[in-house]
Amino acid sequence: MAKTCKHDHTELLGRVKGEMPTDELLSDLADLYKIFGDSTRIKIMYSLYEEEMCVCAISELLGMTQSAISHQLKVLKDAKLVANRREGKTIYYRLSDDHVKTIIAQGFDHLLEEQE
Amino acid sequence: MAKTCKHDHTELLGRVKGEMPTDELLSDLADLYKIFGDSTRIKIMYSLYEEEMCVCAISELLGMTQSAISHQLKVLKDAKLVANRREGKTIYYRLSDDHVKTIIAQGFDHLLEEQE
DNA sequence: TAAACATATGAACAAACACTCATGTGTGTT
DNA sequence: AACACACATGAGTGTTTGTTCATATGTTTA
Repeated sequence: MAKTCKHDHTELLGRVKGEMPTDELLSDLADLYKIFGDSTRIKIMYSLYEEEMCVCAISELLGMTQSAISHQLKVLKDAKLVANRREGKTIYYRLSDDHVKTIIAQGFDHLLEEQE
Repeated sequence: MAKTCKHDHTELLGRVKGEMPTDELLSDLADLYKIFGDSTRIKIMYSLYEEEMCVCAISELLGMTQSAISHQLKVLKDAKLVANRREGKTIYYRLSDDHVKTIIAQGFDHLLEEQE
């Protein structure tokens, strides 16, 4: 995109560009947060905060179809935010990482502090 | 949604429900992360990480139209993630909160740790 | 006051996305 | 082997969303 104003930003842009991570890393970051940016997925992750659960338990807890939950679990698993194990016919999901908890907690901090 | 399986989850669901925040709070959390879930907005926030910038500087830095940047700045401002001040014809934006930095940093931690 | 400049904003459009429905896969039971 | 159960998955659909284009708003300068 060409310049859209008459300002001279060369100095500023040089400085800021030096500090910026690559486009790819910033896109990966956006993709990560995109996954947290859906209430169904947030609820699923929060459900697994303390203990593992099977798919039907999650769908019963959230009042949503098993299919909808499975689709979202796939998204979460592809992003390696949850992991699962099979026990007979049942598949149990769990958070794959303590980072997930940290990220959720961080978001809550921001929300709660804002309310004052 | 009715039960979709034959398991008895009453005990588990009772426990987990007790720990879950309200739907509204979880939706707010998702909405917050949704804003971080776009690479343009992430880049804007990262641009403002160290110092304030005017709209045209951001659009030049990111190689995007002024209009696109302005639209995203509005989203960020509505969410109170950035603030601005006017100086003549120019409007300077800045991060409104150190939480933004913390959240971005947290995400990077997760990404970088994952790569090993 | 008219023109130039920096930014904001509404409408339109294409792409991304979350859910539903139907069906497929893998496991245990009879 | 046939069936039931728990879950996964592909296609289809309505909604959300990010960008563009045209234009409006607010500020400075001539």
